[in-house]
Amino acid sequence: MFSKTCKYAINAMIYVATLPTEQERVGLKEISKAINSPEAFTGKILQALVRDELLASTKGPNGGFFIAKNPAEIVLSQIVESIDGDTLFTGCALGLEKCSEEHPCPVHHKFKAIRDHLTGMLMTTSLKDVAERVNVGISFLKY
Amino acid sequence: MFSKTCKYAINAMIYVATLPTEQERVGLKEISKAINSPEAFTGKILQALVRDELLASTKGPNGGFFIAKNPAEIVLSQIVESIDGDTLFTGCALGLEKCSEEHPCPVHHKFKAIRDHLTGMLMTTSLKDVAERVNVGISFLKY
DNA sequence: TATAAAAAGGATATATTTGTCCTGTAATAC
DNA sequence: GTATTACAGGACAAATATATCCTTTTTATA
Ligand code: FES
Ligand code: FES
Repeated sequence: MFSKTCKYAINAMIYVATLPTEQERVGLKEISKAINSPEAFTGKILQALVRDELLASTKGPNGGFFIAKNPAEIVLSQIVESIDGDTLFTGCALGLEKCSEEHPCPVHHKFKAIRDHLTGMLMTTSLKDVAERVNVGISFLKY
Repeated sequence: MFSKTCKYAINAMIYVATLPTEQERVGLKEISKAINSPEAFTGKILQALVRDELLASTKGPNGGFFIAKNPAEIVLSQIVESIDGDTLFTGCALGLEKCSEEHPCPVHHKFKAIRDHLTGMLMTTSLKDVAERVNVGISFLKY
């Protein structure tokens, strides 16, 4: 569904969003420990998120990462699109060059509903929503 | 969503299912041409489907592939599971080792509905259903 | 029986994804 | 301003997915 890279990205964003706003900046080491991901690889992913302005970072002592804007205004679809692109949202389930009503693959009519369901969920679920679930202890970022 | 391998597999199965029952056996070359897939690679995939008894084959002149049982009794989820395994149906969206109600990831509650939607669709859509759409000309296997 | 046709299977090649390592750069603190 | 800290970025490595090639096996048929 999502690439591993994308899963790491979502988990990392959620983790950073769970931290109290006072605590500005959290380090790569802490993030990758919290979400149980390979540190150096996670670093690359965070870089990409910073480039896409979903995350922000500062260097040097007490440096680290923080959410670029209000977590209530970042939705999961933005993270997915930033990392995996839009094939999940617009691509054909069976691999046709282009998904369209005019030249649909044999599952298009059924798949479209599912894709819209998924897309809708990702576009309406904010980082704040999911981070709160972690903060109240009903959801987890690692096993 | 599905691996390329799995997409080829589904398309190939659909193509074979579109052929009239009289026409026993269709060759690899014709299949890969019909679904626009690399021939040798498609051969490997068909082998796997034969091993899993979704397809059947005969060697020699006039040999080729044919659907192992009634296309009305083969559903898409069987093909997906045969090729990609069951991670799509049972795995965690965010990569937790195990998807569960007791230790859910932050999107579990929302993702479950979508996964069930998808699973239900794949389990209730038969090869016959989709092959007929191709045969009446409202769906296509290649661009 | 010899020949040809077609899938099966092994070995190998290529591309992509995932992951590591090391150096560079910016910021802070002393 | 020097040392230290932490992200940025480039080069490289490993793992996996995708794809090709060639030989073997089986079957049909001339
Ligand atoms: S054409 Fe295949 S999903 Fe739309
Ligand atoms: S725990 Fe992540 S989808 Fe169920």
